[in-house]
Amino acid sequence: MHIYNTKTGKKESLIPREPGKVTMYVCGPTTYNYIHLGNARPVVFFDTVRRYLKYKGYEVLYVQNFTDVDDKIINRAREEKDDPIVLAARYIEEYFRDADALNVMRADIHPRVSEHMTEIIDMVRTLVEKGFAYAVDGDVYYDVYKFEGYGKLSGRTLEDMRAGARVDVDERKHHPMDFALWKSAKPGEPAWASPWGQGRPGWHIECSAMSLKYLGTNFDIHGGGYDLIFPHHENETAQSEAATGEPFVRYWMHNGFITINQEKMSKSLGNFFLVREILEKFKPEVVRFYLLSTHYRSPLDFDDEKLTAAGKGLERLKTSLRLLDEALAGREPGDAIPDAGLAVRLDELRVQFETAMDDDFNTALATGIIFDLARDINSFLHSASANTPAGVAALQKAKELFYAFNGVLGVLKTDKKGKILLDEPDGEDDSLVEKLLQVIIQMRQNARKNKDWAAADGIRDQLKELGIVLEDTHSGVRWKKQR
RNA sequence: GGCGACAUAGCCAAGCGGUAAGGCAGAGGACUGCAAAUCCUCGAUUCCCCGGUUCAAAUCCGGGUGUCGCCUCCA
Repeated sequence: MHIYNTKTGKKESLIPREPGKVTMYVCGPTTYNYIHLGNARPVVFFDTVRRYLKYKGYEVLYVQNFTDVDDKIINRAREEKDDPIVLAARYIEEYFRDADALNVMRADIHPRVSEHMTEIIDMVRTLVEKGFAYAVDGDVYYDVYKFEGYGKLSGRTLEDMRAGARVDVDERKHHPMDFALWKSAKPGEPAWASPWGQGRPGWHIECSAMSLKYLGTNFDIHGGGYDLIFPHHENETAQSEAATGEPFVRYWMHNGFITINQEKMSKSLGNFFLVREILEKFKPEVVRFYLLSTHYRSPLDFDDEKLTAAGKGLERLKTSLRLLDEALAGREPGDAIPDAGLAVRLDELRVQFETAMDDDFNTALATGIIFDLARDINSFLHSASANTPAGVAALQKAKELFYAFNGVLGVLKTDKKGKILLDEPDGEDDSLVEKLLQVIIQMRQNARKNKDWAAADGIRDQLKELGIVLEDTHSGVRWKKQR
């Protein structure tokens, strides 16, 4: 499989550090608020990367950090008169609620900055000892000139950046681009003891220290949003390679940005949407499906119409699964050989899906292939073969393929037994609802038998207003919840 | 000022040198008491514009135009 590597600007074939095992680190959120849509894209996308790698048989070690020590957290805590660490911990819990809703699997390790001070301080000390960093008044800065190749990830030179610098230069720095590894604490700020006095880590050092601790040098995939290339990932590379003398990361992956109504979403512009705000209007599965319907390196625009259109498309996929379940209900394929016509198509579709995903995780193409699968299933259901043992066996195979695709993209949630949930559980007693509906449906069937269309349509219309859709078929009446 | 990305039907979106996936919307047909769902058929003679390379370009090169992003906290 091939991955677009930001470091080289090319797609490269994935050759893990250790055969059969992929190590990956993704920059997680700074937890000073609920996560927004922009945070959700990498979370969902890299979750999909991980799922696919596992699907391909790799053992995956996935690490995603939480930045729980940071200026923004301190500011927020001050506003809310709360303790920064407590506040950050609370938003970590909230993060999991949103991530769970989006069907994101937990990382193997979720390290927090506040729990890795020893590693961070050790790394800063190493950098100072090796001459890559210098301390000034309790702060420690990384000396970018000392690191040959600074700028190689983002493709810029120190000269370019000096020319374009728009920041006020701190006189104490050797070079304007020197960045803080350690910041001295002001009174009242959370602080940890260090050789340079009480203070806290700079932003970039945490990811270096934690990724190296859990994954070692030259680990496989490091991911994050496009905006992290510079300065965050550039600085991580500089720190890590200077400290260890080894290559830091093999493949850098960066997802594109999300815009809202064609406008960049940013914290400073204040036009960002929280994940839970979107979830008030759209099902989490629709949000996840939409996030994956565009290639991860392209920008993705959110607006209600687009989400609605995606929701309709997803509904079509779910309908196909419903029809499949209906056709398979109470039937055993036995040891019949699957209908060749469908079976051959199924094999083709699996190859196409894998080819799409192998090519830099082309989830957009992959979702298109699921629509092809849905059409093939629906179409086969119309054919006479559908009722034969061979047909049932082929449909069973189709269902397995559908489940396999869904297992990779993670769009539809499953219960403990792995069965895809087609309707959102809403806390009602489903068996009672089912029984009541059967009574109502029977009454309506009687009306239909008497050609009392007014009564029959009236029942159907009223149920629709309650969010229950009735569909009359040859074999009986089908009902489903809508919205 | 420096660096970079992208421009494909009404909308969204794949495509990475071999003759335009898929979804939404729309039109017609089948099925239906009517619907719904599903199936079938139809849509870009063409991929922002202009040159060039090639037997062959949406895909490569050069030049325009436009949009967006990074260089500052941000996924």
